[in-house]
Amino acid sequence: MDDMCKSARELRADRRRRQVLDAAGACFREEGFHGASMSRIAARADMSVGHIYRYFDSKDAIIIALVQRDCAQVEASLRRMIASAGNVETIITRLRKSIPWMLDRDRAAIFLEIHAEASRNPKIAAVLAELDRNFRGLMKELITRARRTRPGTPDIPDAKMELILLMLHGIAARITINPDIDPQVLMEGFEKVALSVLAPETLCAEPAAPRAS
Amino acid sequence: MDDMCKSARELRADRRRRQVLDAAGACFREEGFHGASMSRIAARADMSVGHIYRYFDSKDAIIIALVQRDCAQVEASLRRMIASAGNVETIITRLRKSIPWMLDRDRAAIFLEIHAEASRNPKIAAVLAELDRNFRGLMKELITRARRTRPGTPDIPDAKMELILLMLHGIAARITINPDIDPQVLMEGFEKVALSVLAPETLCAEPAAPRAS
Amino acid sequence: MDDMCKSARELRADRRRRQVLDAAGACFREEGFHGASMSRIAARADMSVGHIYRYFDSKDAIIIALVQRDCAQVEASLRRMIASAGNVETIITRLRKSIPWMLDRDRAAIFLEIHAEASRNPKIAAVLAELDRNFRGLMKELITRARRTRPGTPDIPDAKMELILLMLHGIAARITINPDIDPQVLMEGFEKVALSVLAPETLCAEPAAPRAS
Amino acid sequence: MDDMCKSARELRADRRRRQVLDAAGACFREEGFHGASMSRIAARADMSVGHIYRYFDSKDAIIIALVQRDCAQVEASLRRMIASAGNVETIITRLRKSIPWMLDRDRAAIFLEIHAEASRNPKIAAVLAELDRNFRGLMKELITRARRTRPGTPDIPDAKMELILLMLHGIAARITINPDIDPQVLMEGFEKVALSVLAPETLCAEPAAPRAS
DNA sequence: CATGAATGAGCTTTCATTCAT
DNA sequence: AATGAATGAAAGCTCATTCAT
Repeated sequence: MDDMCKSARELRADRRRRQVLDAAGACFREEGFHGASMSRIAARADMSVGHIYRYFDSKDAIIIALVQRDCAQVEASLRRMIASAGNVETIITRLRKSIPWMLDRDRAAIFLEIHAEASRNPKIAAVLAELDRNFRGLMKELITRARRTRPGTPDIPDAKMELILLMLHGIAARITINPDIDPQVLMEGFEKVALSVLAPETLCAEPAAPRAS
Repeated sequence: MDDMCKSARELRADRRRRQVLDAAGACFREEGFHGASMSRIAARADMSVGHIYRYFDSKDAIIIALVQRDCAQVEASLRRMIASAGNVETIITRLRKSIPWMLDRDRAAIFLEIHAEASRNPKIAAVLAELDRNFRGLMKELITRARRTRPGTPDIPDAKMELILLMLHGIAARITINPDIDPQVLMEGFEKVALSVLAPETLCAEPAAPRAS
Repeated sequence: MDDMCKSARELRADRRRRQVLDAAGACFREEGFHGASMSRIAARADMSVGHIYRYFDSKDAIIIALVQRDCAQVEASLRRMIASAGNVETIITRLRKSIPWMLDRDRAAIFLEIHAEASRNPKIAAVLAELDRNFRGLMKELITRARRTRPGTPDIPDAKMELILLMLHGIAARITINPDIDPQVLMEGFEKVALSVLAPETLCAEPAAPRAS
Repeated sequence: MDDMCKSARELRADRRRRQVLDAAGACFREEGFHGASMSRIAARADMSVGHIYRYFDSKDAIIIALVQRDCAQVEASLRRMIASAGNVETIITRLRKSIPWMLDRDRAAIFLEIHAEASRNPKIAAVLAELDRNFRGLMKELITRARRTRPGTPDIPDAKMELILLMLHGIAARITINPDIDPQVLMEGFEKVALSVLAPETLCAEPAAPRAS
């Protein structure tokens, strides 16, 4: 967006930062935050150790930046998803698509790593909390929009939104222990919960039947 | 149970092991598996570093023993729960009780730490996988029993059981990010899913209404 | 010898000491002085670690005692050998017998270990030096005796005796590197040197021929 | 030789490696392989502990590199010795020169340490075995050359060559115990054996007389 | 901009030794 | 006489971080 007003030097620096974050991401996935060493990250980023410190103050700063980038990506895709979706059903169908994304074991590993770290590192917890807030905000926005097309749609309390996040995030722990998990069953279960949260009135009218194949 | 036939020395050794595991648990919670150091664990256990190695072969062995102990406790409470429960509804009510247990932030922290570690350490993954198997076994036992009191209760595929685990385990990630989570809403959502998994026929007959208050 | 005036307790203590030294010898052979640990020695001696310290002040004391015992055994067998030997040729034949003894790789290993240690530990060096002195003394005694049966036998300077020790001790290093060493060739070479040292006049008369088979 | 095409960095690294090996050599001599600690080696090399690990993978690797370097030096001097020597007598005279070299107590100490270690560490044993092979190879080369100047010189079996090595290596053990050893006597004895091994026909003709003074 | 040599604190682990029982 | 629980110093090794080039 504001890449336009960036000088060549800044763009180069951005590329460097990306390089580091990519390498760090790969290392963290394989060895965890503490198992990964700066020298291994540097090697993977085709950079010298010392040079990394031009772009990041510390190893911790890399972790935080990585989490921020991941969150930004998730948020962006969420925003896109919602922007193009007209009604609740479409949203749910799309949210369902994030289930296979979460079922990737590498992703699950780093998800767990990040959340474990968040329980100790308040900065990371803050980044994740913001992502949460944004998720809820976007959802509210969606509901407001849906209300215009279908008046009578009720407000959805934050607490109920938790159920959706709960099911998505639970996947990370589950896939780590049981790689033979059945995505289909997961999706159906998720859909039922999502529907009852986002469109409780629909649930009663048409009892979950036709969509869940 | 067989503590009776143990010599005083063995009891003392057991106490020592427990001491180490307790201290390690506390340290791991605060600093993570890799952040915690043997010397800090030793200090917390009121023991010398070297002495810990009389009871555990390595730091890794401590982690594994700790996970095993936790799993054994979970399994025992599960077993008690099921032993005393006559029908599906009671079971679900009791499973619901484990939600507040999981909502403890310290517990959640170590849960995430363990699962993050499991994605790299196959031994830990194996311990957790066994707990999973046991959980499913106990659930099957319950259903069999319920079938006698209410003929026609269908078999529950493992894949569906995943939904219950998913919701319980998801809590660990959620409470870490959002401490203000509403337990009540969580319980209701969990109950709905649990019912639809364990007693699908009930769900249709009486539409989730009276219990979820 | 003076075992007779020892009480039952003293005999028991002697047995204990022997037990420790045997175990220590085995451990040292396999792992070296520094590689062997007191607890492993204790296990091998069917004793508790602490109890070993009733009989030996320290690990170092065990090493020294072991070296002393080995030296005493060597000396005793040397004394026996010489006592029963009438003339120089018989002595040489018997000395030759110690070559296969030295060719045992375990023995060589501990021999090297001891001598390496002696270069740092003066106490061990002293024990070995005494063995040396005794060896030379016994040899002198022999020559004196031989002179009576064959007048004209010259005195053998200490310096020349070194050559015999040199060849015996060199074996330890050689067998360690080349296990395929030919004992026969060794013995012949040794005999030639030994003869030229102990009975130089013989060497000229009968040119090494008949004995070397 | 190929030092010319080395960059300044490589030369610096070489110097560093040498520094470490020199320091390690000194420490090993004084305290033995296992008595010497990395931190003491580092201090002696004017380096930090961690930095040593840039150049050597482990303490064991240092030991091996040190042994290799020593062996290479020995081999080089051997090669030089043989290259410039025309006949067997000259060779023997030169081999004799290595006796005072071996009579250095520090050298003897490390020689024993290395051989003691070799009996447990196959990698070190392999390095020493190679040196042995090279020694024999060079000797064979010499004999072949000598045969041209003096036809009829017979082949020398490896087994006989052992006698020469035996006497040289035996020195290490001897000088450790008896520092007052007489080099002159040693040399004469060595010469006699060497002659009988390398030039048996000479031995008979001129009875060892003129050279051994 | 970029390197990687250099540091030293801190890690897990082992050990000889002591001492209450 | 005998045990082995307990200690704590020191081992080998790795790491995040700095800085001269």
